[in-house]
Amino acid sequence: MGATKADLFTKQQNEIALMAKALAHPARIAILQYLVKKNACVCGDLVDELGLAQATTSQHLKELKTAGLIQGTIEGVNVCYCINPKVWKQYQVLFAGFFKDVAPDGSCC
Amino acid sequence: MGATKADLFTKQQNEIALMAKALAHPARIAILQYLVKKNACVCGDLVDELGLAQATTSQHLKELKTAGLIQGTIEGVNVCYCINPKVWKQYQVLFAGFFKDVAPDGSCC
DNA sequence: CTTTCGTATCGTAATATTACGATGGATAAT
DNA sequence: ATTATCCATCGTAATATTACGATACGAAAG
Repeated sequence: MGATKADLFTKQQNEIALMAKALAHPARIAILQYLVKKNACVCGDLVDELGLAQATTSQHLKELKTAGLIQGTIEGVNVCYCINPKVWKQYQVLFAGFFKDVAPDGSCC
Repeated sequence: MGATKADLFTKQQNEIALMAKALAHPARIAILQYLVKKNACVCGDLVDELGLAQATTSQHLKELKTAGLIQGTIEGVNVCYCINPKVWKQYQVLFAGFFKDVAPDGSCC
C-alpha cells in the first residue's frame, strides 16, 4: 500500500493535487518567490540563496520544471531559470477557481 | 536525512508549503469539493463517496481538520463535517497573493 | 445490559519524498 | 591540454505519506 489511488478520483482532482504537491515544500516556495522577485533569468545564485546542498537544490528545481512552473536555459557555464508565465497563470486561475466556488456562510457546524 | 529543513526558510514560506501540502492529495481535494458542493454539514456518506477504506478516509479528514480547512461536530452517532469558511478564506487570500505578485512578462528565457 | 452503528486510533506494510555526497559532463578560463 | 566552475544525475539513507485491517470507543437502539 502507500501508493495514492489516483484511479479513484477525477482527472481534475488529481491535477489539482499534483499542482499543490509542486508547491508543498518551502524550498520550492522560496525558489519561486525568488524568481518572481527578480523577475528575470537567475543564474547560479540559487544554491547560495537556499542554503541547501547543490544536489538537493537541483532536485527541487527539477520538480518545479516537471510541474512546468519554471524553465531553464543554458547560458554558457550557467543555467538560468525563470518563471514560466503561462503555466504560472494557469496555477493562478485554477487555485482561484478552486477556492471561489464556496459559499462561506458556515451556518451549520 | 529526508526531513524537511524548515529552519532554512521563512515562516511564511513554511506556512504556504504546509497549506499546499494539505491540498496535495486527490482524496482531500475530493472531500473539500464535496463539502463545498453540499454547502452544509455532511454526515456519514463521505466514506461511500470516496471509495477509500474507512480508516484511510478518517485519516484524510484528520489532516484537513489539522489544517483547519474543515470542522467536525458530533451529531449523535454521526460526525458531521463542513468547510471552515474563515480558514477557507485565508487560503483563498494567501494563494491569490502568492500568485499575484508575479510580473509575467517572461521576456528572458 | 447488550448489541449495533459510525468514527477514531493503532499498528504496520508499501511507497514517496527529502537530503546529501560522489560522480560525470559540458563549457569557459588559464 | 589542463584546470576550474556549474549543474545534473546516481546511489543511498532518513523520514514522511498513504493505505488498510484490527481494534477501541461512544451514543443510540433493542
